[in-house]
Amino acid sequence: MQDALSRTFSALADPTRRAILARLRRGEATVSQIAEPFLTQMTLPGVTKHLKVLETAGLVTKSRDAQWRPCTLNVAPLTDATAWMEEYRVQMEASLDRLGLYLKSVTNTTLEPNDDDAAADNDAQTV
Amino acid sequence: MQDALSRTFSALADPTRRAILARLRRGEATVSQIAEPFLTQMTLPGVTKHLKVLETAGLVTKSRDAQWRPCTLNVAPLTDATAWMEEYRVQMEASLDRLGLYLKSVTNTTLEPNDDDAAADNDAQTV
DNA sequence: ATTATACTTTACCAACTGGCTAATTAACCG
DNA sequence: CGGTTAATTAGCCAGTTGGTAAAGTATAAT
Repeated sequence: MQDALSRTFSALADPTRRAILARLRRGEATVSQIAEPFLTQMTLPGVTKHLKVLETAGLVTKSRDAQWRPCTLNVAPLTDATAWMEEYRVQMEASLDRLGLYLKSVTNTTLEPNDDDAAADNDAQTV
Repeated sequence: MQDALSRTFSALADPTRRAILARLRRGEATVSQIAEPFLTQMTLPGVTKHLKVLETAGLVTKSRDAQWRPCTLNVAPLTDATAWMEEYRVQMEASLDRLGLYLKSVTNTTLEPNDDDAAADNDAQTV
């Protein structure tokens, strides 16, 4: 199909799949346990399909226990994705610096962890 | 369409688009300048489409200068993606620890930056 | 043997993606 | 004005994605 990194990013590009990963972060779970919170919006085969995508991306490993399929999280592909992002870290920090300068110029406040003014404007698109 | 994070990951899930971002990391470039390295494998409208995806994901900003469209990198969406990944940092570190222990048990060697044995096995899928 | 549980597979569908060619828009140059 | 350069738009197409319902498989329980 495509390269591993593309498969990883592609697998992460869906809120349901990210929610499945978040669930598995709390520990192993069977397919039905994973599916349960989604069954109001989606059928079981739908969840199975999402799991398949995560599986082929190497993010989830499925094992067998009688008729159950316990799934576990496998973060190895995430380290590659993180490494890719890391290349842009310098620019991201510069971007955050610009945010800090901007906020300082607008609110006359520095960026402190629990500064409400800063937090409120944190999701501004461009700085 | 979908949420911002999904749009970001989706935009990153293509090697051509990642290459475009890498190009823009070196500085502003017009559409034809960006397209040039890809024209052996793809036409100009193809590149335009990829740029559109990056633009709607907020990763690229296009401005106007006569008939040229200078594009710049915008890393803001990457900080959100990085923040999402950060949630899995603990598991990633544990995974790397397991890699270290495994390598130690197999090669009787610790993980050193320039250890050839360790580097050669670094891309092993599961540890 | 039958039934129930857990899950997958198949077949179908609409929508999206990624590519193309050809046509169009917009700006500059002489 | 007419031509050239830069880029986008339109229309087409094949393949993928994300969902469904219905049928199938495998294991356990009675």
